[in-house]
Amino acid sequence: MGASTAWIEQFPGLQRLPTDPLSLLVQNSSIVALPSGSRIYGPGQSPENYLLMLDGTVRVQQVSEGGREIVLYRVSAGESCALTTACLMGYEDYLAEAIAETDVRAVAIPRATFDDLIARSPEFRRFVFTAFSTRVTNLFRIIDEVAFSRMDIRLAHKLLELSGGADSVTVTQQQLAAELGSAREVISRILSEFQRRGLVVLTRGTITISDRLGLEKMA
Amino acid sequence: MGASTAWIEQFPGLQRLPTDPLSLLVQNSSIVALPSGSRIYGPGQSPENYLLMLDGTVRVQQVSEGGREIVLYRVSAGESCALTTACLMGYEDYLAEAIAETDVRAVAIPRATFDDLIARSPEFRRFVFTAFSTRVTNLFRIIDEVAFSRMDIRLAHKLLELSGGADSVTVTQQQLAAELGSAREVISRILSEFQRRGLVVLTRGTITISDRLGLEKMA
DNA sequence: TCCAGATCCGTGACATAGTCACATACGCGC
DNA sequence: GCGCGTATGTGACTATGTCACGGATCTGGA
Repeated sequence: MGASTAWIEQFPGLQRLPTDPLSLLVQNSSIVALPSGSRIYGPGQSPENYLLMLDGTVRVQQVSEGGREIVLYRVSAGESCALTTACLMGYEDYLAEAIAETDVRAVAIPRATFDDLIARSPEFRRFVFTAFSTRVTNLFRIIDEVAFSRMDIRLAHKLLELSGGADSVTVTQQQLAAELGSAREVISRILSEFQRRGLVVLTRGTITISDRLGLEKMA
Repeated sequence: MGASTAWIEQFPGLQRLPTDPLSLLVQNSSIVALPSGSRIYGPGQSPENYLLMLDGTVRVQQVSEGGREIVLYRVSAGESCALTTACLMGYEDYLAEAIAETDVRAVAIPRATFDDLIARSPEFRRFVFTAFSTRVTNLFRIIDEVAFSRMDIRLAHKLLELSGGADSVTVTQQQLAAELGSAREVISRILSEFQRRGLVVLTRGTITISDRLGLEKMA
């Protein structure tokens, strides 16, 4: 059980908590650390804590029988794991899995405390539900893209997203395929075409964006 | 504002509500009726009520720019509209739209009352969150199917689901395409192949299942 | 340094799915 | 029975996914 409230500052939605629920939160939660690569939740595991991410990122993805993968969303510092929330709240199990992409630190709030906070604090409700709503909205977008969008457009999007403004992205084509729920060969061909058109330069393990404007126009 | 509590019996999860939140719920909610075909929510409309379905079914779907559609889920009698819930709770707008497939009666609970109930009643929380969890789980399944499943398998599934045990389904191929987020021509070809294999018999506007076992084996 | 294994990438051949354009068939109202 | 609107069938082409390779690049020792 932690006593420091310093981490609260990373969560704007929690700043306005009155002292009563705030102390409840601080007293009953603990800070956990997980190494990069650990599996935080997976099929059949019922999550026992509501997590607030302090550091690092967690990737939530689904894996098909055939071994193909698709990334559903990421949870970064300052966010909460809404999928966990869903399952905590509904007391159901996961279908997807959550993997730490980096070393991770998070605040873990046990079920009972979570429920208590929901009951007592309108601010906490709002914080949780807003996060939830954002995730669901995002799931809708993913369904829309997977069902109706061309792969080259989606790939262009993803490259721009992953680059975050930098001029090169360190990622394998296999990883890109997993991001988009596609196959490596497909990504390879589309990237080759991008390169032919002068949009990117390909090297083993990294993609350099040589015409950001062109990529953006496509997306 | 209704006073009758009779409708409560349609919702097993609400039966154990203590009298305090129960009377709050009954006093502040109203029963609404909507004709078949009405659009209950759509992009840009912020829902103002949490709905509990008494009669009929509502289809929640997404429409792409190109006009293609995909059904996300249905809300039937005895269930609540979780998408509405998400947006109510998070105070965000819809991306998808909800259409009454039949005449519909529902209990409408205003935002403020909803929030109040969440705060006061562990049973109500559990009811809402369980419903929510079920929907999210289903969205995951849809993403998995759209991204990784063969269309013939999905179509076989859908036919069995829509038949509900009956030996024929009244649905156009265009409607089936919208269910699955595919194109009519694709559905037409797969159904022709099903017919060639003796699984179904096709007539204008209806599909008769002639080999249910065969369909199930495929799915 | 050089080799061996692991990983990453490219590609041809084919299967499945979506798009476009049009033809045809069916059912209902007159 | 005749139109007319809707539903369905089909060919040709493009886009995406699968399978089976082979070649390229990296990395860690011998």
